[in-house]
Amino acid sequence: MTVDVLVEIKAKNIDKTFTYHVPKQLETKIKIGIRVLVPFSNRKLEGFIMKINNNQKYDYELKDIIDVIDDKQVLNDELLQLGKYMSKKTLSTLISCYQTMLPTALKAKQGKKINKKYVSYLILNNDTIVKGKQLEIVNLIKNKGKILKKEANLISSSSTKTLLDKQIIKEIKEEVYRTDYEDIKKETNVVLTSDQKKVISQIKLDKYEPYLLHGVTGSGKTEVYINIIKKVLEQKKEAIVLVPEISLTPQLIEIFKKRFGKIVAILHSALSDGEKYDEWRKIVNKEVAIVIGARSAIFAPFENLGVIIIDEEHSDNYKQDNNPRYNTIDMALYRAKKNNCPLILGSATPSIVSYTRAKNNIYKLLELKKRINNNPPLITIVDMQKSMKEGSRYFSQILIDKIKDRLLKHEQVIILLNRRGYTTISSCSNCGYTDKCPNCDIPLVYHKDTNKMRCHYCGYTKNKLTNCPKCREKINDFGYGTQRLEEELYNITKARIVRMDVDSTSKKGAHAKIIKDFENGNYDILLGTQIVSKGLDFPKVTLVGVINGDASLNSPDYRSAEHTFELLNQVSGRSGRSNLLGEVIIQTFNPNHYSIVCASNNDYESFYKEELKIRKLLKYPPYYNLLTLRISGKDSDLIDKEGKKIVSYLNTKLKSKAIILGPSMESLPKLNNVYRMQIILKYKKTNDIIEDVSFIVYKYRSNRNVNVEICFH
DNA sequence: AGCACGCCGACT
DNA sequence: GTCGGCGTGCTC
Repeated sequence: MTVDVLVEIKAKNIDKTFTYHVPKQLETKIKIGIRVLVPFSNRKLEGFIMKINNNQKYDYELKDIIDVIDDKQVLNDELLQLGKYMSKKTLSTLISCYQTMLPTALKAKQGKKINKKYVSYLILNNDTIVKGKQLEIVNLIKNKGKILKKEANLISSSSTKTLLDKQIIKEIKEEVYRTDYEDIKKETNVVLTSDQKKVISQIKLDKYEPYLLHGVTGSGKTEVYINIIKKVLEQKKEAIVLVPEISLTPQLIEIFKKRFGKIVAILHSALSDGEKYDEWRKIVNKEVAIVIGARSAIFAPFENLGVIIIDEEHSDNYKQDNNPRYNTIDMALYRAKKNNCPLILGSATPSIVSYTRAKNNIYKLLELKKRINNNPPLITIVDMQKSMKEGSRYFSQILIDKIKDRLLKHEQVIILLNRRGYTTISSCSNCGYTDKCPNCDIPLVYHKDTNKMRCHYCGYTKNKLTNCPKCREKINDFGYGTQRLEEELYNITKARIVRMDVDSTSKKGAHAKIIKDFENGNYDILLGTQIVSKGLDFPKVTLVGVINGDASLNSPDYRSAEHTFELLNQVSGRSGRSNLLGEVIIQTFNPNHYSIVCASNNDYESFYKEELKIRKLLKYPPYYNLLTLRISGKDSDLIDKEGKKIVSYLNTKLKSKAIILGPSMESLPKLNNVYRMQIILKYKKTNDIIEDVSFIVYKYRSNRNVNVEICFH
């Protein structure tokens, strides 16, 4: 017997199977999709079995497999196929696709051993007569059958040891899940609105069909999901629910645990490798039927999927930003088709591309146009140019008045400023020198809590400069972030403020604690970055203030207007979610920009129409497809030269089929000491360009100084 | 990815 | 003469 093995090295030129001979004593353990240990040149590697062969001849000598690692399949048939699809779709190596699909514990990677967790119990071994503490322990075991070793040690650890030594009792180990939580399921009777009922009735189970559920914030999309999942469970099928990492809040998790109890597995980045492994095993062992998680949960190894739900489908989090750059929606479409089940894409602000697909009947459009409380928030735009003239740098007078009003009424406020840190630029007003990151060449941000300058891309930190290293003049600080705003807000209001951003939520459980504390009314104001904009549900919040509403408009991305509309719409949705009327104040320097005006009218349709005009004019999606080739390397002259070479090659091959732009510096030209340039291709048909683009990637596959990555948008 | 092989420059 | 720089090629 021989097997074809895909080994753990993710270099393009090794991304093929190698054939090994299976020693007789291992033959019974061989299965497709398990990991094996194999000799490879002069080292040992792990790899996946892709194929089993019998009686085949080879014109080279085969090596023997060293060992078999798994007894159960790690990659089932569907995941094996999905990986191949992903590899083709992203032009990444097959092995890197399989690795990203699996939790760390199951990757083919040496030195990454993550073990199952065991708990020790004590049981009775023979009935010898004992006295005192020993008797107490023995009686407890007799009563309960088995007890935790911890329990016995609590009575007396020396007696426990004696009993064990005398073999009167015996220790047994049982496998446990690190993520074993209490069952908090409660029967809840939620009355559905007629809109919700209508949407639910339109979704057909047992049939492949992608749906786009466009429902305004607060329209009760979650309840639609829950009802569909209930139906799926009745059919003894399983459900995957995806949310962006940022909205995978304790609040959302609790809703699902309350409604479904123990059959829910949770997969998110805050879990340890061991915890992720345990959640994965619950799925494989068929102990759960629902997975709720961030993008990689799309790879949950269910075998009888009844529905896939992607909430906030417009979120950029669904595209992985390193290799393999897969789009979760592509993977979901593939799995839904294979499992012959519906895919539900939900959003209050669908991406322009998804909404266009719905208009073209590629997705079936479902709509929830009204809030459940039928009480949309009142949104006001404040022109900060005017406010600045009146002397308000941070908060306009109208926002201050409204905050004070809420404090008096004991209602709560959310303030959004999409920038963290204290001040955002430190530079010399004499010579213009700016304190920048040596690795990334972008301005460092001052953090007052740690009294350090920090790079928001690579994490580099250093002490603050007081004087310019060039001309010795004093360094001044410009711009402001959440830390500074918190101080200002406190000075004005003296309110109880809690700040929520990456800096205040990095410790495990900190995020959940802030949310819980705010929910319990321990704070009046929640101030933070976009982390406060999604998925949160606080009934007492009746005012949302957006400090720099146009911040995302200035980003050099063709989707900046889309992002601005999304953010404003999402955060507005946090206001007035129960029976109290909600208000929103948007402070901006661009009060007439269509993304801000449309957001203030909660008018998606108008925004969509405006945005389409611009996309058409500038030849962006959905009119054209877009891909970027990222050329990166440590030598900036070299990548510039190679970039130009690639462009001239593409021009000779694709002039009539694509618009080729570049090479140009990326918006972050230097990241972690690597220089980055990009070439942009706008094209109509992927088939027209894929061959020539693949050729470029293939050509540079083993170049050590120039790295070429491909990124589809 | 690693690691051996191999071909040129500067040193005890 | 040799030590060691890193370009190239190979891994069942």
